[in-house]
Amino acid sequence: MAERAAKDALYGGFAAVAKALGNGHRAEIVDVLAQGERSVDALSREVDQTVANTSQHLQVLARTGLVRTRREGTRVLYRLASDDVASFWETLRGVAATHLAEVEVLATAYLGDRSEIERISAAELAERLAEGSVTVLDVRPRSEYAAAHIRGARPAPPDEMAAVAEMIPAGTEVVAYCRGPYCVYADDAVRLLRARGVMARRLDTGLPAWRRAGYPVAVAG
Amino acid sequence: MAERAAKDALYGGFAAVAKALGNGHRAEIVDVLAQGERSVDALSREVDQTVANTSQHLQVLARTGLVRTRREGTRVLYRLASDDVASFWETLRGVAATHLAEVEVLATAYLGDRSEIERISAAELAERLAEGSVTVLDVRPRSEYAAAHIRGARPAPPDEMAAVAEMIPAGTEVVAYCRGPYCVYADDAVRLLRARGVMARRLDTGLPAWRRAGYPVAVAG
DNA sequence: CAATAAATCAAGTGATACCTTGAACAGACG
DNA sequence: CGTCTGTTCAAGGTATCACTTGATTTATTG
Repeated sequence: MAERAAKDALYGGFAAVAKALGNGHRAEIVDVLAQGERSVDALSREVDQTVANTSQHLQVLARTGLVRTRREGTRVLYRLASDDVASFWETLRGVAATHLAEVEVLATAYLGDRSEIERISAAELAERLAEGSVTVLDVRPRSEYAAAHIRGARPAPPDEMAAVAEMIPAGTEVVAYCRGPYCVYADDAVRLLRARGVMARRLDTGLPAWRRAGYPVAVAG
Repeated sequence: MAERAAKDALYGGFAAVAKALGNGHRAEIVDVLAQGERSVDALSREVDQTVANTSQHLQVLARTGLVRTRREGTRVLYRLASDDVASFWETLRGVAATHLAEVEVLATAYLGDRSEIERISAAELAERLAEGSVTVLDVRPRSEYAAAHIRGARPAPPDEMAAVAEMIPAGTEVVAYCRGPYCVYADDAVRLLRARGVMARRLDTGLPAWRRAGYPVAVAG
């Protein structure tokens, strides 16, 4: 029946989008692009892939409409097509975390034991920030801090983290955040601060989710 | 670096979930299971696949934790592992619809021109229902109506639709709903009723989304 | 107009996915 | 205990995917 063929084609279309995220490297690319646009070359270094391979993965994503490009001089900048794509990626990550037991094992292998790292939700952090009762540290690279950060957060990139930690008085309440829930640096920061007796937690999401949820964001300085 | 291998493995884990939905037949299976649990055999007939193939697809879904099974006598009943999976599937479908131009073409090929079919959101329908100012028709098979339906809706399965349409006085406001946004029957019902001068619209989602959103559902009678 | 830098393309190879077929297994029931 | 029904398993062929390598295109710069 022709109707069956049309139905198969339609579901095949839906599946095409899933297939686009059905590769670890492409998933990582989307995760990076959720932070902001990147050139092919910058991306390829960030995901440890050859430029050619990265380019091909980006074209797969482009073909399914998940990313868009713009040219700037000699380089091509890729970005996510919309916030929906970032949400979708985070939904996928969440489903994987809650349904695929393997993910927890892999996360522990990558990030170490996280059982002692306390978390705080975006909603709670927003409240605390409004009260002024918390110090927020952005542990991403400076360039990303400059592009956008949680309003009121101070920069604490990995290589400066130790120095920043020195200056935090014991007794302060600190929240560290990063690109997302599986970013190492926020965990590291919490461990470092805890070891110094500071009451530190990590935001349970990352900047992209914070921004999309409509919480206050600042740029540059 | 070992860290890179661990990171790749973690992202590979996330991607595995996407890969599970990265096949048209599996996507359709998930869509059907969002309606309720099914035996392998029933599913295979519903998606027009051999039993062996359906079984294999189900095992792929089970391996990624998206579906669970329970045994009942000689048959094995599969169901979605949680409502999260249904939400995830709907998110995927939404992203595909808004980002992959091809999907609109395929949807039109399958469902026909939908530009004249008016839609109503779940929120608005809930309000109208509370006022009692609308007649709601469930155009799914009777067995699904029996399992769960929008509270106040009356059954109008495809083969009885014509008869039901006869009994609807012109001037009534009608809303038809179905399994989801890409279900033919709701569209057909709206076309039929409109042709008879009835003010008919379709719910823009389906019963699973309605239920998950917390709107009132009734069972059986 | 070279020369350079960034990205894409094209071709080839090894691995994985999908579907088919036929056999094997597990409960239910006479 | 056989028989039936529903499900899973195993093996095979074909197609698609992922990655590599080296050539090619596009825009910038001396």
